[in-house]
Amino acid sequence: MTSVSGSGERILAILDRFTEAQPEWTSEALMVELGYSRPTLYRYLKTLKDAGYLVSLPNAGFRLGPRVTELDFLMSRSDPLIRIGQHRLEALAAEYPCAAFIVRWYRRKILCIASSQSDMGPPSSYPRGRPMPLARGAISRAILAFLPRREQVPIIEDLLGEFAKIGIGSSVDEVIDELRAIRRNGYATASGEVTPGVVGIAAPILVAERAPVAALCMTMKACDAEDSGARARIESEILRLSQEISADLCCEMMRQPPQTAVDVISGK
Amino acid sequence: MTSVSGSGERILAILDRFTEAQPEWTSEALMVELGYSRPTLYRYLKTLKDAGYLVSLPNAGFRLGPRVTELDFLMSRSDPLIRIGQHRLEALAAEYPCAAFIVRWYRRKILCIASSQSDMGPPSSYPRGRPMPLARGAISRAILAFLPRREQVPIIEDLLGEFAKIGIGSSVDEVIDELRAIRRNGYATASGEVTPGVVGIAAPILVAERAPVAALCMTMKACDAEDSGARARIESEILRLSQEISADLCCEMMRQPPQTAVDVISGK
DNA sequence: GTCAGTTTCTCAATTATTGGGATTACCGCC
DNA sequence: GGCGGTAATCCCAATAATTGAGAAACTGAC
Repeated sequence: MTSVSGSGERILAILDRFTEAQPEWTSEALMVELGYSRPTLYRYLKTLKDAGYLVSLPNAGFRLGPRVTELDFLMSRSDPLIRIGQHRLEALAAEYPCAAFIVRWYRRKILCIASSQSDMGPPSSYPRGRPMPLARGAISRAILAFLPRREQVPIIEDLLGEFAKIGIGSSVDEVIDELRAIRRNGYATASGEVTPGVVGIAAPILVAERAPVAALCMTMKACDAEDSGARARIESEILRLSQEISADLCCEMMRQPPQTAVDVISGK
Repeated sequence: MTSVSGSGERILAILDRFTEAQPEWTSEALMVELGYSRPTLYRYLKTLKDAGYLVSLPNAGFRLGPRVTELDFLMSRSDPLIRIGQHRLEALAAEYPCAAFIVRWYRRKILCIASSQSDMGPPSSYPRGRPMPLARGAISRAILAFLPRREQVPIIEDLLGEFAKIGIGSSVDEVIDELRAIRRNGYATASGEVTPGVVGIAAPILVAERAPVAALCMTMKACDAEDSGARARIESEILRLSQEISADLCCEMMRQPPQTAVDVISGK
């Protein structure tokens, strides 16, 4: 990684300081936290403010600004996963008393990007944009199971403590065995790992039948998922839908890159 | 504006190229559009990619990435306007057959940031994050009317053509007179300017009783808004709610800046 | 295997960025 | 309306970081 654009990264690093736990920062605090000099920090903040990524509050605080909302809207409009998956989520929520999600795998995080919920389903505390815990739940394992080995191992090592707690395995090899089984099945299930009394069923969304980019997940109240026949039907439904989405996504990506204004002008 | 952080701005400028009309870019096209040299552009793109703001598609395309979704989630969580206004939107949608919005005023744009919709109301094509047209509709005028004069004038000049079309006024002075009337009333109304057959009623949300930062807006089908008694009641309801929100917002902003980790450590 | 296209690297020149200190702007308060 | 204190910006020389040309490595496609 020899090519860097230092100041760009330092500017973006400012945005990383804003979290659910601390959504507001004073410039003083950012200076200490990030170690930038005062004029530099103010220059960076001004850049972010002028672009709308931050807003400054009268009494010396900063908060995320409307530009991120605008960008997310654009993102949601152009995201093929949403275009492809949304109606399937809605179909799931219409057929079963459940909450259905599509979540993205992104920088060792799991991020809900679309969801649909039936009236009778379990309440979900994961709206679009909220990162989910990486160590718990069906989604997590559905994705980990399909990662290439060399990505798997360091992640498993990091999470081993968590995995031991929920009984997945107490050594890296045990966890890998567990994941291998999930890979054979094509989907993962979990009971009460994220929310007590709620079961999750998740299958990965794969690009080129290899790399997981996301997962399709459905959660139900445990009491609605007891019948093993019904449960098996749901599992195969999730698996089928996830494969459909994967296939559609691949089609989408195989198409020609978009015509751009420039291409058009230059007559390509 | 002597203080700049050039490369930071150039990096953020890349994100500005992604629009609803063109949500995908090739590096070639960006190079031409922005005039950066190839290695520089790739450095910038790598920075944005590594941070999750962009994702690269296999065949030479870029699209916005999940980080913007994550940021918008944070933003929505920490936004006092949403915290203060959301339940009021829902109350409106429960009481009237309508769509109710809170929109932000941001860099000469109007951005929906929260909404609620009743089953019987008019369908809305403005979800969170979508910029609304600046020249049309009640929201636009509710905000313009409360801007300080020196901000008003250049905007009106830019939009004069549009204003003339919808009969608001054909000269700057005429438009200003119109806006002054809105300012006296406290709210603006519009019929069919954005969507045929839909009326809008909007009142500004003010900070310190001066600067408009947002507006509360309600849209109804024209047929539901014909009775002038009912209409007057709704208008005063919108006005009242917008004033409540303004007041709550001021309270919110008067409070002490947040304790930060740094402050706590240093014992402030 | 070869090929076309995309992405990253190397490295020296130079430019744009940085930061200390001073200055100005701003806000709340009296 | 003036005043005090803090926050934000400006100035400018030093320097460290960014830049861009060209080349090389990588990627998939055939």
